[in-house]
Amino acid sequence: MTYRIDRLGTLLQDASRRLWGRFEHRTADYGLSAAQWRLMGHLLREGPMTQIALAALLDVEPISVSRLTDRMEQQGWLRREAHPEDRRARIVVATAKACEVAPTVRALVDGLYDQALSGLSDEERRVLHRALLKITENLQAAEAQPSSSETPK
Amino acid sequence: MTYRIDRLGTLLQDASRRLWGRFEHRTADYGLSAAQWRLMGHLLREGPMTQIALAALLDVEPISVSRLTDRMEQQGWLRREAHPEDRRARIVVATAKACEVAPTVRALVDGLYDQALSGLSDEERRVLHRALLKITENLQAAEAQPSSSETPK
DNA sequence: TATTGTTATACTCTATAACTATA
DNA sequence: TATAGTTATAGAGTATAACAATA
Repeated sequence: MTYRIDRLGTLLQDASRRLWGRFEHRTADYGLSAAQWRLMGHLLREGPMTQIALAALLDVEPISVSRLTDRMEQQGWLRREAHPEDRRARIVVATAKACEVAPTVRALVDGLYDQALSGLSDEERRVLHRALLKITENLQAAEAQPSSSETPK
Repeated sequence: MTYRIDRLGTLLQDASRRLWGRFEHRTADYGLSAAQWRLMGHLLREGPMTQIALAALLDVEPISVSRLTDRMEQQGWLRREAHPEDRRARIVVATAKACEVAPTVRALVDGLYDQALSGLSDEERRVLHRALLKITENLQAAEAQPSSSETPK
């Protein structure tokens, strides 16, 4: 374990920003931002759910989901329906408009991933995949259990 | 090349956000944001340079550098000095305050990277490093030469 | 004419705090 | 008391457009 990746933070951010930048550039015609697509992706993948559930998946505060869904609902990408059992809660549902566009966007994303990963072998891709999951997992654990150099409340 | 990483965008963003989030959490006492540290990192690494040069390194618009350096200068992290040859331009220089804190922050970053990469072998780290560089490179090339599915001006 | 950097303005995303309605 | 969601407000980051000063 002597190999420390220099500027890991910059590398990760650059790759992420460029990928999302390309995505946003290509999907500009649809009128959804990257953050909104990210929410929509979870919604299409997991099905209708409450805003609290969405906030957990997106790892943001509920108020942020409130803001995102506000605009998306206005533009007809989703609806907020009453929860059948809990009158406080609302179920967020993707509209037909979203479901129609989804396959096109998914194909676009697939093409973008191919482009991004061009020149990397299957084995390298597997390692990359595993490494990214591991990093997130490690940092998640670090958040749950702060190190001694930090000051837990 | 049959292995396509599912949700590559989400994986990259999650890893990046968590890493920068941890970084910001640990450096909160210094009063610089993640974006400001990113700028400072380039400045310390490459030495004094114009705002245009910084904008190119950070891959943002000059106006964004203007905003960042405004606040950083007010807080005493850098100075904007006159360019000796070009009176339009200004050279951005890190102050002693920044240079003093730098080693501490660098050590903190190294520790954070160790934490993030924990459980990954040297070989896996090398592959990760190469893969991240390759992704950025691929997407950079894509920006320079848009695909047929896009509409170049 | 082109470049460096700014001001004015605006947008998105995100968050804290205080609140309503409901559980 | 706790939870789902909101309003009010604010901040960071980024951007376009118009402009100034200089090359």
